[in-house]
Amino acid sequence: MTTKDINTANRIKAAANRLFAEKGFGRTTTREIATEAGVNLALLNYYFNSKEELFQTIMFEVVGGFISQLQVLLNDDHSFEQKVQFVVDNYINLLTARPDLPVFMLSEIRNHPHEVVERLGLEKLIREALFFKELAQRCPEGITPVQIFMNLLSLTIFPFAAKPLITAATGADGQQFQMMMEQRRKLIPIWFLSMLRPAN
Amino acid sequence: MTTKDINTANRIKAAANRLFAEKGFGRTTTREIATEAGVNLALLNYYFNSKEELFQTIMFEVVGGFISQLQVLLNDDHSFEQKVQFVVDNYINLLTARPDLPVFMLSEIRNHPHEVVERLGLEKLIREALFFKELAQRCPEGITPVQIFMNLLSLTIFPFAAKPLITAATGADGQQFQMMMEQRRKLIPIWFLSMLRPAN
DNA sequence: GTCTATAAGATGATAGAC
DNA sequence: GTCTATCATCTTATAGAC
Repeated sequence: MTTKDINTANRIKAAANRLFAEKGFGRTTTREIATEAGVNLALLNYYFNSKEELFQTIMFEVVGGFISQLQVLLNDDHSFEQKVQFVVDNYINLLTARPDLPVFMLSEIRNHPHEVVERLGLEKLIREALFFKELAQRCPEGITPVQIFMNLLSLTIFPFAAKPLITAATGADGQQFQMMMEQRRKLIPIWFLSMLRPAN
Repeated sequence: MTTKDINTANRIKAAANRLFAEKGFGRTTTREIATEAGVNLALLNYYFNSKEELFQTIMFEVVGGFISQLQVLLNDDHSFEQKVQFVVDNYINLLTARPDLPVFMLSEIRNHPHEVVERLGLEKLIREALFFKELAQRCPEGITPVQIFMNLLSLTIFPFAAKPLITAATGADGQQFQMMMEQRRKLIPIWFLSMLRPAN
């Protein structure tokens, strides 16, 4: 594969990534992607065989990146408290740059239930990650680590997903919204750790 | 009023509601809606003038119902603690019946930023609801009621939005997922109230 | 590898009969 | 109000020149 191949294929992927995220699969046309990538429509089918296959490729990279990032953070060689802060910081950074990502991912996973979720190793991550072993030791009786971990992701991710509703409801502009999210960097770990038993 | 008496416009709306929620706007065709409603394609444009207008009608009803339900709950004449429990119960009931709703709403609000959010009176709700006055008195110093209320919705709604990821990651089936959500009915109010100052 | 041209079919919307 | 038939356009995908 020559450099030219890679560049063209990557330009198509970059354009598709942007457009799928902005408008979803259904409303993005292959023509748009080709135009945005500065190439001809036929090339899109030359590199990827169909719109669907192009989507699968993009989606796997996006979700896979999301997960493997988590994988690294949750096996990090720091204290439990630091890992919590890393996860929160990492996702607030990511979602500040791409606030559309959670809705896009969740919505497209819903619409493409096959192929996307299965091959991610998500189950293995939860079963084996160091973070979950530590979390299990800190869970109050009768509460599973999964319940608690759901809370961490909920508190971190949901406000970005609901950004249009939140700004509409509060009258906040984009900058004020971002200030709220910055404040949450410090608050979420506090709230989260207060759900656990104290360390020993 | 019998099932037979339901007029055509409502059958179309019901079909559209189901299909838009299942597949989103972009992947739902007017032909499908007409077929599902048991009417002809032309009728859809007779009652509503376009696919877009039909969507706006549906979306306004769905989101409006969501909000006005909240409106009632947040002005209820019970204790603060009871209102918290009502909100959690109400949304867990709703999302158990329609787990697709949060992703659908958030995703379509993103794709149709106009017309949907503005005319809902969401801002007024937050400004005036009894619940928020009580919440403001209980907020720790330096934390706004909006931040705390976001947490309540995050903890309640996000797990339903992420249902496919959660089941894939944990290996849980639908029934096990539902049991987790049932457990959250009791846990979320506890977690939530622990973020506040004690009542006086 | 990249292009032009076009096939083959789906889509939203409308005209007009009844 | 409801139907059939159809239009104009857009869609994905491919054939074939260079």
